Amino acid sequence: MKSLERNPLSGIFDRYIQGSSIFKNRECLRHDYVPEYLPHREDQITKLGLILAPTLRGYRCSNIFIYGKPGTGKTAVTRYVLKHLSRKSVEVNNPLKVCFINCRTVGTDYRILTYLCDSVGVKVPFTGLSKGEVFERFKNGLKSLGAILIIVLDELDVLVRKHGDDLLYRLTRVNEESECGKLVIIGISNDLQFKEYLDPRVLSSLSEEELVFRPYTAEELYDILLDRAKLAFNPGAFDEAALRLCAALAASEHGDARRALDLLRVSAEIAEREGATKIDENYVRMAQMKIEEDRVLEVLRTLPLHSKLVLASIFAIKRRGLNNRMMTGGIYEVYTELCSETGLEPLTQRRISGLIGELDALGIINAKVVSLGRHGRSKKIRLNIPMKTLRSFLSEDLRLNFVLEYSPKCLRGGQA
DNA sequence: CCTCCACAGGAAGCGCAGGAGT
DNA sequence: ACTCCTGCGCTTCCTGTGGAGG
Repeated sequence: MKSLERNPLSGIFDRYIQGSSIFKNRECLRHDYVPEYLPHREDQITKLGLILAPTLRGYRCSNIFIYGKPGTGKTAVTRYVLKHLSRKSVEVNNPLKVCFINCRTVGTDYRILTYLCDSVGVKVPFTGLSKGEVFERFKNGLKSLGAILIIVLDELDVLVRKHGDDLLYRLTRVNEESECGKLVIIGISNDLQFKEYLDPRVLSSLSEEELVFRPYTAEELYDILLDRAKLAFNPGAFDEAALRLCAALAASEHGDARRALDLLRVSAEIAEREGATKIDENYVRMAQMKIEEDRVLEVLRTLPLHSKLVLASIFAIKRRGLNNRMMTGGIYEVYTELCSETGLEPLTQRRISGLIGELDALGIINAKVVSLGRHGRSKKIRLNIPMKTLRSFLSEDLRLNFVLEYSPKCLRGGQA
């Protein structure tokens, strides 16, 4: 009995089951949630609606190319318009099909083709057929479908950069080849320069119509957050100042609505975990730090091993306060020692110099070339992320966590 | 004023992995 | 199964350089 009461989980679960004092509906803050109303995107919604409207009478409309920075509502607006369009098409009994594909998650030409086949009711094996064969089956499926198919290719720039515009070229030509098939392509891209990668024929066909999404201002972000907050939280669980801060922080980062919603969601989660009943500015600041730390940790985790060792060396030097050793040479010395400690073959100093440059470009460190006269030229290194973050990163890596307590021989007896 | 340190950073080339074409 | 090609990570070799100390 006693052990049951002491169970550390029981309190957490009980509180959860009793219901949150903050959240009413968490789903409303997710990225893929499409609300009933999208503030400050009326223009884009109207334009997209006008372009797509002919499909309701069975006519093919122009292909559309949509671009804008991340979190500017491209995907949300597209989903919103297509949702209403599909509904209407059922009403007027002029069915159309929609196939929504995110090129980042779907990844390859072949897998996109299987999705397309699926949407016209053709089953294809997930492997074994040539791309050409699958494409033929898709065209036949489209022909026998007899309806308009709207394909949305989200994050199209990712696909083209990885696999070229071959598939896109063939898709844009479907309408010219077969009279029966009616295909509308909506391409969405985060990257404005991506157009330069495209074959001019593909580009002209794809961007028969273009839609640009500019970043949201802080005011607009606030309106978006307010709408969502009313849906997601219980009355009185948030105040205006907290929302304004979320909006301002996200606006300073190219007006990213996704970022603003993340901030709000994480603030709420922290507040809830701390047993608070209201989200205030403090929680927003904590959320910003948490998001930033998570982002940095994610970058650190994906670094190549030797870059991690360089960072571990920087950690070891900084921990001992030996700022005068924070140069390429000093770091290289510690690095080679850590290598022999781990049983690794060290890379050359030239290469490490390059890796330091890469860490600088990533913003993890700050490397500045300085001249020390008689003592030559070198790069002065400054750590650009909190020591705490670096420490927790090192502690989770089994090969590197010994560095936390390690005192390099080459630094011993060294003056501060 | 000149020297010379301790690197920076460019150029070339090597071995390897993965993809495309046959 | 094979060749060829390309990109990547790395090494080797190299020339260039700002300024403290002679």
